[in-house]
Amino acid sequence: MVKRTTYAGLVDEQYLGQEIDLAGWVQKRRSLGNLVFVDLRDREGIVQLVFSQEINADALAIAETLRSEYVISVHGQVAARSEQAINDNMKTGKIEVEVTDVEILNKAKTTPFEISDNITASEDTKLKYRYLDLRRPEMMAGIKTRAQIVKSVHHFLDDNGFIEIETPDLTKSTPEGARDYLVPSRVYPGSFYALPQSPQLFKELLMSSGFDRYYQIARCFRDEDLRGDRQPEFTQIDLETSFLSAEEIQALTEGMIAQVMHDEKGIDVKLPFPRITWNEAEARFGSDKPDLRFGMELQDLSDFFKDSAFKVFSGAVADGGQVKAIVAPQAATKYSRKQIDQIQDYIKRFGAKGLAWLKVENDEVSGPIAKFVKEQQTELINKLDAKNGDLLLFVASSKKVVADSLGYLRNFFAKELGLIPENEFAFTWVVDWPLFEYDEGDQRWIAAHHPFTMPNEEDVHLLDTDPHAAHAQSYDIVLNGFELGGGSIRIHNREIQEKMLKALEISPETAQEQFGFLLDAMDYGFPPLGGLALGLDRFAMLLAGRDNIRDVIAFPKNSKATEPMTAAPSRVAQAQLDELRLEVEPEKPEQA
RNA sequence: GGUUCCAUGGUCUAGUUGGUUAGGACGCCUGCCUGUCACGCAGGAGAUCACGGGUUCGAGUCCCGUUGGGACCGCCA
Repeated sequence: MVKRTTYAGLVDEQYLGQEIDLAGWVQKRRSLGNLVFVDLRDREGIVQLVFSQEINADALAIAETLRSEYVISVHGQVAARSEQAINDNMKTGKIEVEVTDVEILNKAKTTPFEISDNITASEDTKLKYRYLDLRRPEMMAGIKTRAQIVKSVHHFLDDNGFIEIETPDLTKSTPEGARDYLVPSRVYPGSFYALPQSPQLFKELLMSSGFDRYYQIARCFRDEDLRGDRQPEFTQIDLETSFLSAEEIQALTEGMIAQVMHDEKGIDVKLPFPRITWNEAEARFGSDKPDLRFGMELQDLSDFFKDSAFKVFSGAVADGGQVKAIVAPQAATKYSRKQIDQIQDYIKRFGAKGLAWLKVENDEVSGPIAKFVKEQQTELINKLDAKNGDLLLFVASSKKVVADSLGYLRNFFAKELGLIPENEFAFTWVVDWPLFEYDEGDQRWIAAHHPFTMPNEEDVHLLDTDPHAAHAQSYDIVLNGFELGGGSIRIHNREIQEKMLKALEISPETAQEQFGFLLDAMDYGFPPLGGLALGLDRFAMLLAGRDNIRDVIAFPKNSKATEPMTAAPSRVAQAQLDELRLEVEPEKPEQA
């Protein structure tokens, strides 16, 4: 049995003179001949071990054979380091452990990459040896941050009367929303369970049962392509309440976030968080998840340019579009024409035809479109509050294209110009969303949030006349430009729900087939309800200061949705397929 | 589904107009070293240049394809 007094990373001056036992991994051996230093690492940090002839010759002999990542246990005495030997870069740098007894618990081959925070191994290699990658302190820190968030959330929600309830992972496929992960049923060949995209319907039913306040740290599954902030399986802090208004749910959420920020970061955030409407977010920031850590807001110049000789501008306005601009401070000399052309090419993917720009120098504008604005240049500079040295960027197009393009450029230049303050957490609510949005691909209207979202009270009548103009009682919580979570007041009235489904062109038969159980529940005393789900992975990522949610998930998938370590997904035995009565088609030959 | 970039010892990478003994750093191994902490010094091992084909007298380098990976767009109620 391995004895252990404390963690290596926790040994400090209070242990001075004491004999202690430690266990962990060899981070580094530094041999000076008959004096050997070993950095011992465990989950809490690193402490320096000393081996010498004077301390113990047997231990010294073993120390000479130690290699990186060997697992060892040691017994020794905590000693103060001499003045010159103190290492201020280490938490445990004032002391060291004079080892009298060491045991090698296991040896280690040379690892594929160094267990260190400043490594450069490829993502692929690191994922293949995930268990080694997780040994690195910064990786361990991300996972710990996540655990701390969960702990605070449990604590807060329990204090506020929430009941934790699990909902099924094997459930029913629904046609709306993301692609489902399907699980074949052995008992009913040809039938499939779906893994939940979220526990949405179940938590509403729990409100029908009268649990009043539910929560769950819920795993969700969506079979869509991955991104840095998207994994096929992810975790939501999912909650639902009865009899509360949107404002009350938001206040609860703020309290929960404040608790997390206090516990994990030691930051007392200012409540309430600002609220901006969806319209305002799109207009001012070109985004439904605006990063409020910096300014550089979009400025509307449609009126200013509606009679401009520059037809690209005046034409866009005449066609019902907009001309908007952002001011990139002191960027005029930092970008060549070629670089701006590259940026222009990039925003073409949002549908922008081009990017117009001007440089402000000596209170005058210069650049390709300068001749069109010369007469109005002073007025323009004043209107945009631009300074000498600023770069003005204009996009003229439809409202959506202008918002998408300039919203992207706003983030791009803020990052490039270093305008984003570090260690700042800017939360905001985005409220008053449209109830529907148009799906260009499928050529139909879909629910902007989900089909169970309650319209604004004053918009309920629009469901009969002009449903697509209605706005919703839904709200997103945004942190530093990331959608952290979202929720809504749900429809609890069958009539309104049926109108909603009709507006979505879901037939009563389909509706009954897909979620008849929810509609039926509405007939049996369904309470007013609403809730919210918060992305745990993104929250942990942002609090841990990482830029990929993989870093706060112990065993994530790579960007191709596979897991290099276990090599999942994989083929299965024919017998397994036979049992499920499944047949896999051979790959189709390429179409000529 | 689309666009784009990448692939060279264990790791990260250099490699020119096509001719190199394929170079470096870290890591690894051996030896020396009693105050190191990015230890130092001396020596050493380690490469199917992702895979397949083509052009060429000659390919790490050029061309085509395949595979694997990264980023972005679509997608993600």
